[in-house]
Amino acid sequence: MTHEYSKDAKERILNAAIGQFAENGFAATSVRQICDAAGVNVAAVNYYFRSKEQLYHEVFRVLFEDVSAPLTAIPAKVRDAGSWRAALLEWITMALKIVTADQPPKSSMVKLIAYERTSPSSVFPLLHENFFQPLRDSLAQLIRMGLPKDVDEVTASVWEVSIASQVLVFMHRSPPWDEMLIPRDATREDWLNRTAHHIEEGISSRLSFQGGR
Amino acid sequence: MTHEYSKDAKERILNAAIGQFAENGFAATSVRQICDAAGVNVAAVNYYFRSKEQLYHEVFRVLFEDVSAPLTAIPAKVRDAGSWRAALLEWITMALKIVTADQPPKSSMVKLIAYERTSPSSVFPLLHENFFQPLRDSLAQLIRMGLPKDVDEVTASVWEVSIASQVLVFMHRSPPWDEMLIPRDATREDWLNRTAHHIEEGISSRLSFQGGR
DNA sequence: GTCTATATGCTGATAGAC
DNA sequence: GTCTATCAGCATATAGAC
Repeated sequence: MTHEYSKDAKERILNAAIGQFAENGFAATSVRQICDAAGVNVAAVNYYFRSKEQLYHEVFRVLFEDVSAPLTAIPAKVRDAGSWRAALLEWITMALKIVTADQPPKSSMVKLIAYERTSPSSVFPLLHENFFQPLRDSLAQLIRMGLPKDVDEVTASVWEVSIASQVLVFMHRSPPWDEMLIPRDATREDWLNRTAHHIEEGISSRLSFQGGR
Repeated sequence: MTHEYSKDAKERILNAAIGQFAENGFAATSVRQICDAAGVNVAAVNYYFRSKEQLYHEVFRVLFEDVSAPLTAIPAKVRDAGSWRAALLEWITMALKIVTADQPPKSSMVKLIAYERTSPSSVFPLLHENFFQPLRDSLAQLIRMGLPKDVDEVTASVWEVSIASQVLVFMHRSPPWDEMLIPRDATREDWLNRTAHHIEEGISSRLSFQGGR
């Protein structure tokens, strides 16, 4: 059935596009390159997605469905000082796992975010709404629980950015970075646990649970 | 004198290239664009620099001369616990100032590093030697002074990356980022001081001076 | 040293045969 | 739906006039 076959072609293009865009960025990826990787004709991208740019948007639309859900669910779990610290550690660990994912499509997603971080394009609003904003909001909620009620916005922001930065640094994972960021003689799992605990201690050594907001 | 005039043209091209590469990255910047901005003929880039890529290399060679010198000089100043904390704060403040520079050519340099961070090119070794390595080495020296003598490499690495990440996050300063990273209602100077102190406290609240290495 | 004109190749996109 | 052939545009780079 031709209908089945075409759906397959569309999906093959989308998957190939995720890989190619992630590897080289939007500008440095050609339509021909994507079509070769997908095993379809050069005209197929424009037939199915109207343009290279719309395909790029579709890539983001697909990749960012529900990616932030596990993080945004965490603040509601906090009941007391103990669960607050556990929630902090859970948030950091989960965020680190997302950012250091080494299996597609998650690993491709992270590379795409890294490209948009240096040169934001027209997909940035989508990225902001589905990734950065939920990530930051959920972190902000957690941090606020350890800050005095009447704390100023600047202080809160400094805390949020400080923690987020320690997670986001691991988005840059091209070969030279992996060696600089993750010690050679550590197993991936051990490294991740120690990093998560280090970040969490940076918070709880200076803040303590003050109650919900 | 023709000699004087040509030297001027070469320098105008170099300055224009710094600005254009910083604004759009290597791939998205055309030779024509650079020549227009420099007010020279399209053939001038190839005449003076052999190729677009060699011009790009020259840009980095010029920009990174001595950029890390002020940071690498800091560890030698440490004598005791008090001067150690002061040195930490000085290192962080200076690194933050470099990274948040808003006047060319320093601000252009930071944008170029950001591009190379997401897609390392053939200039990366130069960048590593003149920027990342000295930055990290000087930070490592300072951190080691607060860690036990027999500390393992992984722990030391986690500390270094943690601090470096809190500085490097501010490299991303396209319009959407400035708003997210630096609170609207803070003056630049106040914000920088508070951020520097926050990062420094993250260290000295958990480590204390153990003596030189 | 500076210019014009041009070579060569790749890009995204489309028209029209099948 | 899928293909080939082709378009117009822009890229880097260079040869050769001045």
